[in-house]
Amino acid sequence: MPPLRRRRKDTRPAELLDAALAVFAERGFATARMEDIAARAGAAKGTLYLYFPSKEAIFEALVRTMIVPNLALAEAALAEHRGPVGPLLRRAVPVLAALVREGRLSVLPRLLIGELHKFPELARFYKTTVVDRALSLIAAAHRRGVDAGEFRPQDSEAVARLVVAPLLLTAVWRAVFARYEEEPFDPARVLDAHVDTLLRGLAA
Amino acid sequence: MPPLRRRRKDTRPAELLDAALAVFAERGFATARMEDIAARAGAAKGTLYLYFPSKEAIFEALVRTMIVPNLALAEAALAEHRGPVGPLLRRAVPVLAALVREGRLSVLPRLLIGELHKFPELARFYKTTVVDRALSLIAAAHRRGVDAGEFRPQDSEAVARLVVAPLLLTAVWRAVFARYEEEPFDPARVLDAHVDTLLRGLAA
Amino acid sequence: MPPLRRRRKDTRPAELLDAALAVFAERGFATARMEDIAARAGAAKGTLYLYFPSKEAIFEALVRTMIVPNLALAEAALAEHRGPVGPLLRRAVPVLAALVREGRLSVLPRLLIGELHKFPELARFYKTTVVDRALSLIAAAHRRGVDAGEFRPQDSEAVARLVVAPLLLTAVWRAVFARYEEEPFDPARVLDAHVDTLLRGLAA
Amino acid sequence: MPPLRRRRKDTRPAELLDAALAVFAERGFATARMEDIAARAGAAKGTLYLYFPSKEAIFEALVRTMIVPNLALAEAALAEHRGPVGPLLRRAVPVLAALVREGRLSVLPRLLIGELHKFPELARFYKTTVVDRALSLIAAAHRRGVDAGEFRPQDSEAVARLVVAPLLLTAVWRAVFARYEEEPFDPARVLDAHVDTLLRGLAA
DNA sequence: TATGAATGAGAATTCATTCAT
DNA sequence: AATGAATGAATTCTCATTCAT
Repeated sequence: MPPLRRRRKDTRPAELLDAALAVFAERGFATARMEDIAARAGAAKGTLYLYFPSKEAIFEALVRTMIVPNLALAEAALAEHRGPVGPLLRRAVPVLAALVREGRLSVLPRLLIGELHKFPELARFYKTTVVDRALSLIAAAHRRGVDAGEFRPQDSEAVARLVVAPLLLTAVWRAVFARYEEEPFDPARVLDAHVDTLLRGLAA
Repeated sequence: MPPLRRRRKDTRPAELLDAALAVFAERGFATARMEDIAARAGAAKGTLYLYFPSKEAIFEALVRTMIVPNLALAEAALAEHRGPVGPLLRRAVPVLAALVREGRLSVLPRLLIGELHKFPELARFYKTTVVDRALSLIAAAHRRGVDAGEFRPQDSEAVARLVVAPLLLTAVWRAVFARYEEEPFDPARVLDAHVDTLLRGLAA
Repeated sequence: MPPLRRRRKDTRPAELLDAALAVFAERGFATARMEDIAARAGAAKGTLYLYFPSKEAIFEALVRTMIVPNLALAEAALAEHRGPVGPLLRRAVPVLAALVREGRLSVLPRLLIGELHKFPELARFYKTTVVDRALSLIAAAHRRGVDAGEFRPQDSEAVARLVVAPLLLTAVWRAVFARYEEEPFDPARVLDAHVDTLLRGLAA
Repeated sequence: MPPLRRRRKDTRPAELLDAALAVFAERGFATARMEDIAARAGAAKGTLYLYFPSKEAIFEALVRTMIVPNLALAEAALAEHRGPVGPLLRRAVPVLAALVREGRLSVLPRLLIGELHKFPELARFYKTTVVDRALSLIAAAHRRGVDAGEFRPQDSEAVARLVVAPLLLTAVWRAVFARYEEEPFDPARVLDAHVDTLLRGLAA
């Protein structure tokens, strides 16, 4: 009894991308088979091509869809915020820790690091639209802190990278090594130490 | 003067691994073709198989060969070191910056992050032999600093990860985004800010 | 004023065949896509299958529909004709030249030559119904001319093929090479020379 | 017991083209499967790609290889010839008849007519290198005959096409309809009638 | 009747690996 | 030891056909 052919033109693309993310996460872009993606989405091979012209296009759509929205949220949060930046950062920790622990998107860094070099267009897009934007956001926050006397003057753009680095490390760890740990190392430990150390290190 | 066969036999594996690193760096593991590796080493396809039983084996040999030696150096340096740890770290910065800038090995993180998940054996080996060992080394150094009153007490294992994180970020940046920058962002800026901020953040 | 459904139903098959001829002419049978045919007819893919059970069936219908009528006209014209055959042939030239130049049907020879071998049934039908019939018609005319002393005695069946050959050549030329000509070669030149030469060659 | 892997880099391409001609003749370009071509040449699928980068390339190589040599022979023959052209033409008949009857190359016209429109480059090449050249050759011969008083003055380029037309018709007939004939129509009948009629038609 | 989303068999192409030389 | 021609499993992508709406 084959599952009924249903018309779902509207929901399909998202379902397919979900499946694609899962399969890419498991096997990497090159090793992932279109058939697997389709199967995981409960569709047939050909259906994929109804919505995306190629495997590359799926990867692109995935990246373009999955991230930008989240970033907008963060941008809005910072724009609204008044007062010292430190507490804001401190409050972000449990959210980020949960994000990394829970999964789904936490495979993206590995995927991007591993595959982006084959997609120059996409890499440029991602750099401009996500990475640069996120770094600017953080640098701006740091500068605000400096101006307010909360932080000592420092190279804000470099600092922005410092803020982000442990998050990257944690996501990568989870994606690459976590499964081989006897007793899993809680990402929160790193993030706590991070905020703690960083705020002291940046303080005026 | 044709290269003597005798001398060739000894150096061949290393030459092949060099070529493999270059090709893997350029195209990733899955996309790299044995023929390319052979060609880059000035050998024929069949020759590869005289030294390595499979493409996977080349990747493994690459990882196993390229890193452990460097790590041993670092371990020795720390073992010999006496006195406060901070200056040691500070002195390491230009070396590391040069390492990242120069290339060669700086593609390895990207390669490992992207491909290690397909080599569980190797991932375990790498985690145990390189990553855990490096982190322990740094954690031990931190602990030494704490004991000496140089640093305030903190979760040393988490701190070890903080120490490493910006290096990872920098290597990844270089491998993934650097080519799309209008004016390249000097890794030294991050590393300087890192040491500066970290030492303050850790200080007693 | 949306086209009435009732009227539509009757004209649809012909519209679809028209579209099919155009697409087959452009891309050949194997390369033509059902979707293209449908699109060119302003219909949806599924609609094609309401009228024709398969792509093959469309090709068959096309061949069966497009030619036989024209042949009947020629047959009638000859049957009615009295007197010497030469002038009749001479009068046919401009008509044929126009037919070739104008297009539409002039792609059929190419299509048939290229694809008929995959349709044995259809090939047999076409041979019997069109080709043999046309050749017999011409052979009969020649025989009539011989009997009337207009032509010298000759193998009439072979002569029939000679009559037709330059038409075939012209149609093929138009379909295959014409688009690469700097200054197009006027088919009428061949047909004029043909009639001129042929009538002398056949004359008693 | 699989046939031994032998090294035959030099003979392989020709063998593969032979096989390709056979398979294209049987099934047409689009329907021919690479696997069939390989199998008919006693090779594996991959071997084809060692010598030709694509199916298209095989077709091209086939056309470029198979014809030009033969044409050169004809050109040479005419260049050497002295005296009236008629007898030369008459002597060519049995050769051409044999060529058509025997096969091999006689499928090429069908193939070319059916598929050339998908290969504009190749079509142009073929037109220039083979067709135009052959037609010029014949036109020149006709002109020579006119100058010598052997033929009456006529549009030589049109005449060239008349000379060729029955050959084309015969080849096409053989490739498309011959298999459906109860009693095969001997191509020689057409060619005999052709030379006979044509020479009278052209005569001064 | 008409639609077009869904299907999946089928074909081209790639490339790690083998092995005769 | 070295070579590179040969192999064929594996994968992407196409498109005729089906069928729920």
